[in-house]
Amino acid sequence: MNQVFIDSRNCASCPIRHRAVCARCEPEELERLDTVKYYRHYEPGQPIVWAGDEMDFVASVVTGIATLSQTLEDGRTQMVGLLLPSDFLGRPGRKTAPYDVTSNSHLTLCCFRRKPFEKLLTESPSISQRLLEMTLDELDAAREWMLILGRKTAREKIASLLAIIARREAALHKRAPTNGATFEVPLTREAMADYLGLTLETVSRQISALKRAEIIKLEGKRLITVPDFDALMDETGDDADGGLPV
Amino acid sequence: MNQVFIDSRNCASCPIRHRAVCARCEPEELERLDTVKYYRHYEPGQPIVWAGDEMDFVASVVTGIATLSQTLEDGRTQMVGLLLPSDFLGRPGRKTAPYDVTSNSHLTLCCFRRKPFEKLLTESPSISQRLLEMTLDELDAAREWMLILGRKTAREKIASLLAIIARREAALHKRAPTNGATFEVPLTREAMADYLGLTLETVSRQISALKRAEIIKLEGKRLITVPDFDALMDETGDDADGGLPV
DNA sequence: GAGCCTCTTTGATCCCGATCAAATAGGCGG
DNA sequence: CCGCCTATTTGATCGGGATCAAAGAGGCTC
Repeated sequence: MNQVFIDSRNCASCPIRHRAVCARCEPEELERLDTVKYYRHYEPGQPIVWAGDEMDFVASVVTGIATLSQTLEDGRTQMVGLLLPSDFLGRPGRKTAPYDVTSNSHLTLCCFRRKPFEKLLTESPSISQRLLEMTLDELDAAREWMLILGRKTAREKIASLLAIIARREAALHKRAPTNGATFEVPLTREAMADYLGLTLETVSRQISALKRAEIIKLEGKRLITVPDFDALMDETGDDADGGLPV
Repeated sequence: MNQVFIDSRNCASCPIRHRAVCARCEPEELERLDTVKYYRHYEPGQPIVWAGDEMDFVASVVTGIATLSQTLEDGRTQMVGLLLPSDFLGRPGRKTAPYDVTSNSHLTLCCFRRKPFEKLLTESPSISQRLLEMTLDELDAAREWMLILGRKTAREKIASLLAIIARREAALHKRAPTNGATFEVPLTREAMADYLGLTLETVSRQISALKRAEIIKLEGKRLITVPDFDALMDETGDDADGGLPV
């Protein structure tokens, strides 16, 4: 459960300091941000906002995982965003949330009151430029996700998701994915299904199939070991060249 | 084919002036942009860049339609972006294109040399703020698209695509979609299939089905009339509330 | 206007993933 | 340690969209 204790007064010790929206702020800008910021904690499964709700803050994910999802008339749901530590939540200039936002773990948000944050955005290039960069990255991720949703088979979808998680896990420790590395899948089977546009039964079956094929190893439900990362990549269906360098 | 003649020297007469990345520029900024810009024309079906190619420009779509698409190892392709007039092509700060970009019509781009454009971006808040806003809009569109790809039936996908096109068509003329309005689908059946993660046969069958149900009327292959817009919306599967206000 | 493209429609069949159903495995409070 | 609750796995069957196949329908060149 690796609980992290955070000193909300001290940005220098913040675990996402070098990747979040404030990554390029000068000490003086951090001080201004400090006056409009506050921390919030959420339990696993707890709703953060519902689609249509007014949202009076934007935020950075400090620790834990949150998801954005949309629902059709009859209840079918699709996850449309996966927010990991350092990711940004909310849209400056918009009052109401267009998606349901849910905490998927013990979650800590560093919230900024929306109005003053918007004002800061117009005055601080280091924030607005970082936000643009992060938004462009998210757009790239969304497009990779569209390829997964639109054209990949169930097996390829699972392999792709595991590869994405392994990559981000590795990026957090600033290195490339290594063979034999073990990581935790931070999602239930149902959340994986909502991510991939599958049912949870199909997710379970395909994970079992990849285990049988010895592409992955399982310890418990959540811990996954990838003995040969290239073998996993072969299962994603992706073209070896032309892809995102990530 | 409504050919439009554009005076590339005169931004004031530009048809996308009020929506493009330059929408909030002052005359002085337009002059600076003018020194790094040039027009390019493409034929229907002509490639603009291939994934992995170096791209020495970014651009605004002035007239016509371009698509971004990704391809898997075995040739399956998924469209991941649909660029209509005023949309922005390319990413400041990135040299190589991550997607195949193709012209889907007679297309005119207003290109900016990448390096000087990036410099302008750091100096002109009216450009960088507009670009942030446009990127956030594209991210919203990508997420709506993810819901379509992941959870909708073939019939709902077609209805959603037609609704999106009708909405954008109406937005171009600054009004809401009206009953009985006729518009042109600017895509072949194959391009629609690549957009929606379907085969072209399924696209054709579902269009025929919507025609049979009198949700739409067809004139030729491309001209579509929607007698009752609400009836079309009912076919999209979307929840009536909580949606994007567009 | 004949012939040849390409785009589109329609038909027949197949298969992957959804659906329905039930068993298994942990985790946790008492 | 037991029972309950939730998450997951596994099995049987069904159906929507893919695939394979062939027939229209424009639009173009010659």
